[in-house]
Amino acid sequence: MDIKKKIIEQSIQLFEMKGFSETSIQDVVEALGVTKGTFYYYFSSKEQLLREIHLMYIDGLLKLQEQIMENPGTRYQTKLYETVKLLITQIKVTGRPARVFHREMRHLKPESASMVKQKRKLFRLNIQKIIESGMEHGEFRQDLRADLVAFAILGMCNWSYNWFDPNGPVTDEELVETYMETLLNGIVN
Amino acid sequence: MDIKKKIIEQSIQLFEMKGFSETSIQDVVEALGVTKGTFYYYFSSKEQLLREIHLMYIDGLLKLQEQIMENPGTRYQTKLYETVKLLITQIKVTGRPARVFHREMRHLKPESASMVKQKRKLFRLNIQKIIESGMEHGEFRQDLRADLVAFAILGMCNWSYNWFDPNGPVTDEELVETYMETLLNGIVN
DNA sequence: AAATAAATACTTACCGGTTGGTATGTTTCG
DNA sequence: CGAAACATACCAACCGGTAAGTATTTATTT
Repeated sequence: MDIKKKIIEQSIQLFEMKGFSETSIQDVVEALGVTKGTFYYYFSSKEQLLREIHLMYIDGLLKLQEQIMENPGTRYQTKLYETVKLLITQIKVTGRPARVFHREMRHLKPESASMVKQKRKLFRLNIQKIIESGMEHGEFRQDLRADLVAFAILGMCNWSYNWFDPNGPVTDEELVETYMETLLNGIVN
Repeated sequence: MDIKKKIIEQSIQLFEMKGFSETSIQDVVEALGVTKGTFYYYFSSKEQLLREIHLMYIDGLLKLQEQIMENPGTRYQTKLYETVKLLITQIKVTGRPARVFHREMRHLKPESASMVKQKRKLFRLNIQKIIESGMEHGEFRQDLRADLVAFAILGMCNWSYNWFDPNGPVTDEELVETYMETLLNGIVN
């Protein structure tokens, strides 16, 4: 198999376990039975590796979000539902990369960081757009700031990476359902 | 002034800027104009320093939460409101320690980590208790899982540490208001 | 089809710098 | 005097990164 992919996979696993800074290139290559020279044949620096991991992840997310956005005829409630479902499902499907993505962004150099941040911002603005459109079409209340609601949704979902275990007692469907009910109708009786 | 406190303050500032692993003891003591010997006179290890920072922060939070919990005669909606306000306000008041608290927990050794985790869990269970009590008293819907709602609230609030700037265009009051409205009544028209 | 050239895929050995931590002093002050 | 509060000097281990060499595959020429 492609060695570069193997390096990425292995480093994701180690980054998730020990953290980016605590994982040396030596650790990565030793786990694969190659040498450090091999690593620097495929990557120009440790930071570039992290950057590729980040871009790979956010690009995948954005692509899936596009499908939600473009799907015609769907209500905005449904679009929101599928967005929340997307974020939660990603924990189940890509647990480790997801955690690395959320934890290790501050180890990117300013240049890489701004690239990643821009794409993360795009994802957030798309959520905001769903809310705004829903407001215009009378689906959602108009007395709330759409940008802050978008942050609330993102926070709710993304925080789950800190505790949600897809193999635990709570199912992802149950979690999405509860989050959406809270978000759409509130918890007041 | 107390040198130990100065070390803690300075390290918080550096940890927040550069991260725990990227900040050396050398960096900390140099910024204070002392030597490494001084540091190890007050702390037995770098990890112990981080542990003190964490315990200091979570203990402060729990103390403030207690006041909210114990305040008699208040509705559970109000208790929830004050909890959210507490979390958001802490960003304004103690921005840097707050960020260190949320970011650098995985650098604690298992022993320290379990101490901190236990207290964080207590904070979360207190939120859950507010919700459950509110359900019993008919203030809140009873068809939602209180534990998952508690996670939703925590996520919503804690995620703000990633983006909310108390000196930016959004005020903390506005943020709390929007979060509470969303949480209590939902966004559906 | 054999020989050669050239690009690819690595290994080896090394470097300067930094790290957390310590052992042993020296100063300050009640 | 003696304890508390520092400073000095040092260590072994490790870090990211590089330069130079070697094997292996692929492409081109004869």
